[in-house]
Amino acid sequence: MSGYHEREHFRSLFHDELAALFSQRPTDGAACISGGPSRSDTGAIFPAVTFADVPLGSMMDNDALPRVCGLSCLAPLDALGPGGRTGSPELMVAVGNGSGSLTPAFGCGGRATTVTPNSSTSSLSAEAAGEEDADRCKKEEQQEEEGDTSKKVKKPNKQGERRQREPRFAFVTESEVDHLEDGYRWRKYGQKAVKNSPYPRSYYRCTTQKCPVKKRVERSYQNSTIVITTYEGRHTHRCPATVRGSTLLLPPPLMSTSFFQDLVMQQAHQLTSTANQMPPLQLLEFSHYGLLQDMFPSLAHHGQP
DNA sequence: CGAATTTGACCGGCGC
DNA sequence: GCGCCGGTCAAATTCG
Repeated sequence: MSGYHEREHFRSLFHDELAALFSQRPTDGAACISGGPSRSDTGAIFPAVTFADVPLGSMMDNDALPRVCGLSCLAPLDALGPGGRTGSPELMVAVGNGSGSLTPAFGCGGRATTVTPNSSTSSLSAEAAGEEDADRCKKEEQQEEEGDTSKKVKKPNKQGERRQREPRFAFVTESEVDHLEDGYRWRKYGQKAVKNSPYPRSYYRCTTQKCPVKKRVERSYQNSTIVITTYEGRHTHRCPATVRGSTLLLPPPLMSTSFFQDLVMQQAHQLTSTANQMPPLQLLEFSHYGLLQDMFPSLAHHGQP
C-alpha cells in the first residue's frame, strides 16, 4: 500500500472516530496524537526509551512532541472533518504503520492476549485540560479530592472551585482486542451501552492507590476493529511494569506505552499552558515504522518477532 | 479466598 | 420540569 493510501486510511479513521469523539465534547480542547505502531503483547514496537531519555519537562512548546518524536506537521484537524474546531488547543498526531503488521495491544506481559496480525493503526486524541474543564469531571474530581469512594454519589462543590480537569487522550486503534495492555494495571468499574453503537463502553480505573487515572474503552460502531481508548488524568506513579528495575532492562513494550503516554500526557499539560499560542490543531503522522526506527534506534535492537 | 468483573441502580448534567 | 444520557457505585458473581 502506498503512503498516500495509508494516509487516506488514517484520515478516514480520524474523520469518523475522532470527529465523533470530539463532537461528544464540543467545548473541550483536544489534542489528537495517534498512539501509533504498537504491538501485541508478544511484540515490541516502541523502543526502549525511559523517561530520562526524553526531556519531557522541557517540552514547553506546542511542537515539542513531534519534535521529540521526529514528527512533522501534516495538516490541521479541520482537514480531517467536522470534528476539528478552531480555538481549541488541539494537536493530532497519527502514528501509522505501513507494514501492516502492528497490533494495538501494548505488551505488558502477564495477559495472554491473542491478537491477529492485522494491520493496525492507532491514534491518540488528547484533550488538554482546558478552560472548559469543569463540568464533565467535576464529580469525579470532587470524589477523588475527598477520597470518598463509599458514597453513592458525590456532593457538589459548594465553593464553586474550578479544578483543572485532567487531560484526556483517546487512542484510536485498530484492534481485535478491547482492553489494550499499556503497562498499568486497571480495574474495570463499569460498562455502559453506547448510544447508536452495538458495542459497550467499558470504564477502567488504575488500580494503584490514589492514582486518579481512568480510561474508557469502546469500539467504533462503524468499524468493529477500531478500539477507542480514552485516558484521563496522569498517573501518580510509574508504570508498574517499570518499577521492578531499570526500564532499560525491560522489554520494550513494557516501557514503550508508559513512555509514550507520559510523553503525550506531558504534552497535553503543555498544551494547557500554551493553549493561547497554539494553532487550532495540528495533525502529525508517522507513516512508516522505519521512521520510528530512525527516531528510536534502540527499536532496531529489540526488533520484532 | 481474595481479587477482578459484571450488571443493574443511581445520580447529576444538560437539552428541550 | 422532565427525560435522556454519561458516568459511577456496589452487590453479586466469576475467576485464579
